Amino acid sequence: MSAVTADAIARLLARRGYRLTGPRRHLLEVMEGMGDHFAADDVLSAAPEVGRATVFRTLRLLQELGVVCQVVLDQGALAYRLAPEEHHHHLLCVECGAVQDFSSDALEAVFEDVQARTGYAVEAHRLEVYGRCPDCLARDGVPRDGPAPDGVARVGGSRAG
Amino acid sequence: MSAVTADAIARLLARRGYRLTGPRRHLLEVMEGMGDHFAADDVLSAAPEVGRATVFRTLRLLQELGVVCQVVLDQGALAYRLAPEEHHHHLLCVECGAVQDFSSDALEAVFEDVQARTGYAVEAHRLEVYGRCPDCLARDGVPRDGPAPDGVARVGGSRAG
DNA sequence: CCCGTACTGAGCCTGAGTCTCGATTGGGCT
DNA sequence: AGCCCAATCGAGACTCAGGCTCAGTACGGG
Repeated sequence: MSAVTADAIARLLARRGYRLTGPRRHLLEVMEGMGDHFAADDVLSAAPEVGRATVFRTLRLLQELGVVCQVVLDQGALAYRLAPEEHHHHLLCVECGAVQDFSSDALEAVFEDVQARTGYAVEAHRLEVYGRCPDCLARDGVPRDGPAPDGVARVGGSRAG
Repeated sequence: MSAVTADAIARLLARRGYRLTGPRRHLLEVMEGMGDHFAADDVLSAAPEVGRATVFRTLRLLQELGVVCQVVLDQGALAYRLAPEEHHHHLLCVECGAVQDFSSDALEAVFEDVQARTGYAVEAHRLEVYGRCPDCLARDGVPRDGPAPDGVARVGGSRAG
């Protein structure tokens, strides 16, 4: 699951004057042992010997380094995920909660268009796609209109995105 | 700013068996009087005569109806915004915090691609784009490497999205 | 071996949002 | 015009995520 070895992370930290300490190493192991995404709370309870503040601090640090990334769940809650090296987006199954990555070159065109039309200098973005994974589709016998996440744009349609 | 009139909202509510009550009407006015986006807390303090629970309940209800939508700020915090009728995405200025909407047809192609490659049935999505608005760019004299939001993909690059 | 800096954990604090429950009200029906 | 009940309201306690402080610990270079 880990896209970055402990060694690489140690170097990443060192380059910025940080240290790869015991607690940090332990937290990384815990995160690798968790599923495709996890809440801060999951880490907290999976590593009770590490202090609360340390967990949050480490999570934030790893985020800065790009080792973990945030995932916006369908209801707007935040979760984390070990990040692959490359730039990517998230594809979430609204039924079983699975998360997987994907990337897309077509997105660049969208940003260029936006930039041209609005005059904004685009610097970053966040794209989360919600749907049903093949497994859930198979299990359910392909439903045509399941409950869609709230506050999130439906594909065909309406508002908000 | 409001894309939907009070009357239309009343009909929207009625159609689902809800009522357009005094507090709801008041909250809508307050929201229209606020900027391009607002936190739940802003509404709370701008409408002290309305109860806490009612504010949150109303916000949730309006979200269901599509009258307001969620905006994911660069750090992952949630804000709200009166939503235009059509499907849209958000463009946020990381400097002044301005939010504006945009839409893009090119995105559909991205979803089709994802669907074909992963087998997911895409149902919804969420796209937030972060950058600097023309005003801030002009004021700053076009800086080349400002602070970028955390935990969010940079355009050129690295990870997380 | 010493020292400074990075780091840690305990505990307290805040902010966001939820839940409960008795009181209130809107509005269709008569 | 008045009734009646479901929808709604507001106060306040509660939960949960996450941040902050601060005194103590642990590296790593000199």
